[in-house]
Amino acid sequence: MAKAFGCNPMIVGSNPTPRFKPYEECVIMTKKFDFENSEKELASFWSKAKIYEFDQSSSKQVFSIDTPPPYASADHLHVGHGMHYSQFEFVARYKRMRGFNVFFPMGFDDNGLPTERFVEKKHKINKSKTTRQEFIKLCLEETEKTGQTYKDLFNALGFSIDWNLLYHTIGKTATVASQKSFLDLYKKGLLYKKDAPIMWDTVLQTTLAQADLEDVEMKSHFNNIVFKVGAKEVLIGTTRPELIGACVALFYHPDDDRYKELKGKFAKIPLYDAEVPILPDEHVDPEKGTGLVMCCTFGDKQDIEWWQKHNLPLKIIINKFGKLNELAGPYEGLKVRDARKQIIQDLKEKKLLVSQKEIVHAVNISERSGIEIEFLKSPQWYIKVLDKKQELIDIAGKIDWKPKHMKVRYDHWVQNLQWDWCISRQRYFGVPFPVWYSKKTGEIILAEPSELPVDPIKDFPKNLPEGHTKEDIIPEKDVMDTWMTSSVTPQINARWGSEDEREGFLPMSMHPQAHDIIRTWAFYSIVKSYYHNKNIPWKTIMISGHGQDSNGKKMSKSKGNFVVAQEVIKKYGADAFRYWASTVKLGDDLPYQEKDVVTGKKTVKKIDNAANFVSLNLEGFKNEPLTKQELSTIDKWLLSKLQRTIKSCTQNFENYEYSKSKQEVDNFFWNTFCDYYLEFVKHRVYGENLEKKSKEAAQKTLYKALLAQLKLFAPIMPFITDYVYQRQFKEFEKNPSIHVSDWPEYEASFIDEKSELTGDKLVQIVDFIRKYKSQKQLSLKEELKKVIIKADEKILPSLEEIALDIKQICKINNLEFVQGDEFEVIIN
RNA sequence: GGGCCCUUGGUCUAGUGGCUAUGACGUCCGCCUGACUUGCGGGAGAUCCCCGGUUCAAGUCCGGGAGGGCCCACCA
Repeated sequence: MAKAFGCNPMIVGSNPTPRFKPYEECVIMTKKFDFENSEKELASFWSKAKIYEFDQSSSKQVFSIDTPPPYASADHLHVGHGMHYSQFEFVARYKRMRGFNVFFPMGFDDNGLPTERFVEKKHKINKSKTTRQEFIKLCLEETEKTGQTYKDLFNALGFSIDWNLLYHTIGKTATVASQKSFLDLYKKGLLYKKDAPIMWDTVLQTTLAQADLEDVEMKSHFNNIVFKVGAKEVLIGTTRPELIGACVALFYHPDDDRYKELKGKFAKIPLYDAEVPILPDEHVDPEKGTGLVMCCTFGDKQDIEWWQKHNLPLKIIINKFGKLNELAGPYEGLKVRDARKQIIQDLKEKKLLVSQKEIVHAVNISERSGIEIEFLKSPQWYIKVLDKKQELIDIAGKIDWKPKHMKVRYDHWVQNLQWDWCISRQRYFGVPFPVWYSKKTGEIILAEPSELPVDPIKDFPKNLPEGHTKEDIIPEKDVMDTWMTSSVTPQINARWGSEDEREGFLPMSMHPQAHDIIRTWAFYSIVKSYYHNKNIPWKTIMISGHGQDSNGKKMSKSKGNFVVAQEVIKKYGADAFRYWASTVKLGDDLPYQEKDVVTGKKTVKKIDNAANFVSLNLEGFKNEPLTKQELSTIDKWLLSKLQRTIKSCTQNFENYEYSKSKQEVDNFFWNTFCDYYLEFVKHRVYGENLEKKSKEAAQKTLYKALLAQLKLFAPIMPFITDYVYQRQFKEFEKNPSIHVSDWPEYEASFIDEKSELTGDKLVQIVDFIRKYKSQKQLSLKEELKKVIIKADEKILPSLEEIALDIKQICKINNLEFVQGDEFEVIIN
């Protein structure tokens, strides 16, 4: 393994610009760890000493993290955000201690709809009531503030981010990457513009992609309405009677005997003076409604399919504000819902509404505005994905999904895609398209890669087409979907295509994200890397769950179950918060339990106290190599068990199972080290009745074991561990911080099964005596006159060897051993 | 309708087929043991969701069922 701190200029002494300042500069003032002050002191030290800076010149292997750039659109962050980010921060710290040159950037996703929506709500405006310039200005101001909110939280949590690597998705680098991505895909024929049906958000006034939708159960009515076919009446069932004016055909199932005779006939639309053809199609469900359905352009996705398949005329009667237009005749100007009421009313009066049934059905709404989407038609930009489904599923199989089962969600999403990815948005605050159009010919004029970034509204193309002046071109005013940028974060981090591109950076090592955005961030990034680089974007994808309230419900401000992360940190400290975040398996949702944060705080205190005990008893300690010969059986017992803990923690962390690693070291620390070993060695370190060598062996064991445990705890609880390290270990270990020291190495030579057995027997004896005293309601320091230990010939000699320890530990005046088959402790 | 995950003392949770099922919180009893009362010691508390199968052996594997959560589809 590479040494984590191999380039330490303090040791090497040849580097003219030391990366780390001498360790003396971290002055720990308080004698006891007090998180309110100590955490700040340490964070400030880490920052000054550049502990977490990515080392450009290092030859160590790089571990690069494609940090999820959070939306800069929240005033407060809840504990779930803190949990998710903490979980991969554990991994960053672990990898750093394993000797990797960790590349841990941060990005702020400030462009796009989430920010625009946030600004609109906060300032009670909407994009149509302000100018493009003013709106963008407001967005920039707000993202500045929210960026600071995030930075404060991440710093408060002790994240080992290298802030030099910060990027903004509205910034120049990200803009260049997004525009370059556009040009590359266009040239490769994977990106096109098409005038086609679109999903429209009537509130946000923009097109949306399939991934921007959610569905909700809504109450509605199924209306059976009379259509006339000649003199005959037929019934069609619909939930959207307001679209009657947009009806272009009626459909029935080809096998449906009720309607077969209608083939080739025409039906007269009620309320309107129009006739539409009656056609058979297999996609009609005869069981549903009346088995006869009207096709409107457009009520839903099925209508779009029928419209294309049967070459039907187009009759759009809804405008982009969600109101009916002139084609709706008397209903022009009414909003969809009002029009529905009015039409129902009119149908009733004319006895054309036969029945009405209340139903609950799923409706697509816009994720950002919560409004039901409408299907309109307009020219938009798309990235091809529908014809590449299988390839996109296959390439994703080359990524190591942690946990594995999350890949299934990805596969399902891709399999079920029904639209190419629509990337144009009729909004202001986003990356502009590097595109102009010719007024004369309508041709598309693209920017050259060398002139990026461009804003076609302000800039002009370098090379105008022949016979064109500046007056002959018009800019593309749409902006890109925010995911156009978020999907190229690996390329942004790698400075893809620039002169100082980071070599060998793609694919990146690891990509953390929560499971709700598999269909967006994971999917779109995989699309981009596959199309641009013929590769996967990252080797590993680490998928966290969500933080929930204590009842397992999603946190939301309106429900009032929102726990603000900063408040928890203020009350219990960052380490305690991180402890809570580490209690859940990767990928699982975690209900917020204050008691777990309290347990974390107790653990911090316990570490501080145990370290204090060790420190008080290290008088005269020299950090000399530890040899097995000088150790007592009890020391060997501890160190052997420590090795098992190290092995297990390491394996778990390698597998991204930070929760299991934490649990292992936590158990060892409380139940082996504190509960037993510290009690076992007291009589030795207090220095009475024993020779010096025994004390030294105990000191060395304490030192080694505590340091190893601190290191195992370090990724989870960076503050208390480095606090102890700075005070007690730095002078011997010389690394500027525990966080750039080596992860403990598993040393098989310390495995000692015989000592483990003997030590375990000692634990049994101690337990027995503790129980005896507890039942007699005696203090533990009460002296016992006589104790007889009965054991078989295998274990007896080794117990006799530690007779003095047993006497001292258990406060026994007269200890005797007797050979017998059954192990027994007899107290007289 | 399809898929994924989950179901272990009052609550949360660990548990690669193998002796009396882990830990935390809570609860009860006790202890100011020379690091720690945000502590220490001890106790009580579990038909490991149900049924069937594989196995010498099942909380663990297989099949079926029940309940919960999430994702997707359905949207006339």
